[in-house]
Amino acid sequence: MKKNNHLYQEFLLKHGLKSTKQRRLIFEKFIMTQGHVSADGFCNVVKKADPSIGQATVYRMLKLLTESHIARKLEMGDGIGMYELNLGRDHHDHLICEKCFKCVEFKDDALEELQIRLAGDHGFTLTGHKMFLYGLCAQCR
Amino acid sequence: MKKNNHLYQEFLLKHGLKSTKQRRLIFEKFIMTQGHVSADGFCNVVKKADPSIGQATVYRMLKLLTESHIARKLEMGDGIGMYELNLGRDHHDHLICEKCFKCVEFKDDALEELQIRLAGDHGFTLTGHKMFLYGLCAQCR
DNA sequence: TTCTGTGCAAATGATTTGCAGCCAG
DNA sequence: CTGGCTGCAAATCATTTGCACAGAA
Repeated sequence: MKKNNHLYQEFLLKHGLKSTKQRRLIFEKFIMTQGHVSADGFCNVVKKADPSIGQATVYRMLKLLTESHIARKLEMGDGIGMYELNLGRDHHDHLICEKCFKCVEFKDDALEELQIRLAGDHGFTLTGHKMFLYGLCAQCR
Repeated sequence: MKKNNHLYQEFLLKHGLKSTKQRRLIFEKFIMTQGHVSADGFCNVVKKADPSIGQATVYRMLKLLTESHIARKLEMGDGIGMYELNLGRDHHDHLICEKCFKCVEFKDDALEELQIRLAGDHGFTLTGHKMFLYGLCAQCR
C-alpha cells in the first residue's frame, strides 16, 4: 500500500489537488480494478465501499485519472465509455469477439514499431493509439 | 447517377425497404460526403436540401447505411459518433493530430496482414478493425 | 387498402454542471 | 478562515422511441 500511496501523492501533486477521503477511496479502488469497467459500474464499486460518495465525484475522478494516464478510456462500438487501469502497463490492444463480446488484450512489438513507422511516414510523431480488432473467437466460430 | 441508383436499389433490397423521397435524398447526400460527419452535421446537410426531413429519419438512415457497410461509424475520443463513406473503399485507418485535430487517412498492407496474424494467434477470425493513431503533425510539432 | 415510413416531441441514458454547504490546509 | 471539494438534483447532449398520420405498393 505504501507504493500506491506514493502514486496517489504524485497524482495529487501533478494536478494541484487536495487529498480527501473520497479521492483516496476512489483512487485505491481504481488501482485494484481488473479488466474494463464502465463509469457506472465503477460507481457501484465505490458506493459499495462508501455509499455516501456521489456519482459526480466518481466521474470527476475518472476524468482526472485519465488525464494522469492512470486510467485509459476506451470506446468500443456502443457509445459507452469503458475505463481500464493503465498504470505502468505496457501499451496493449484489444481483440473483441463480435458474438460473445469476450475481450482479449494483447501486445505485439512488431505492431508498435509499425505504428511508429506509419505515423512517421505521414510526418507525425506518435503519442498514443487505440486499436480494436473485431472478430469471432474460437468458441463462437 | 445511374450507378448510385443501382447501389440505392441494392441497399433497399438487402433490407427489404421501400423507396421514399427521404431515403433517396439522404442516400444521395451521404454518397457525396467527404471525410467525416457527425450525425448532427449530416442532419444539417440533409435539412438544407429538404428542411421537412426530421432528424429521426436521418439517424434511422445512418444506422441502416452503417449496417450495409455504406457508412462506417467511428468514435474517436469524445463520445460523438462520426460517420464516413465506406463504399467500395479499401479499409483504411486514421492518424489524428492531438493539437489541430487534423485527421489523415492511410492504408498499409503490412498492417492488415499483421492484424490478421495477431487475431489468428489468439484463435480469432478477424472480421474488422478500428485503429486510431494519435500524435503531433509536422506543423504542430 | 394495408402496412411501412415519417415527423414531432417526449423519453432515454450517459455524462456534466450549478449551487449551497463541507472540510482540508 | 477560505477556496477547493462534494453530493444532490437539475441540465445537457447525442441518440432513440412512441405515436398518429402520410404515403408507397
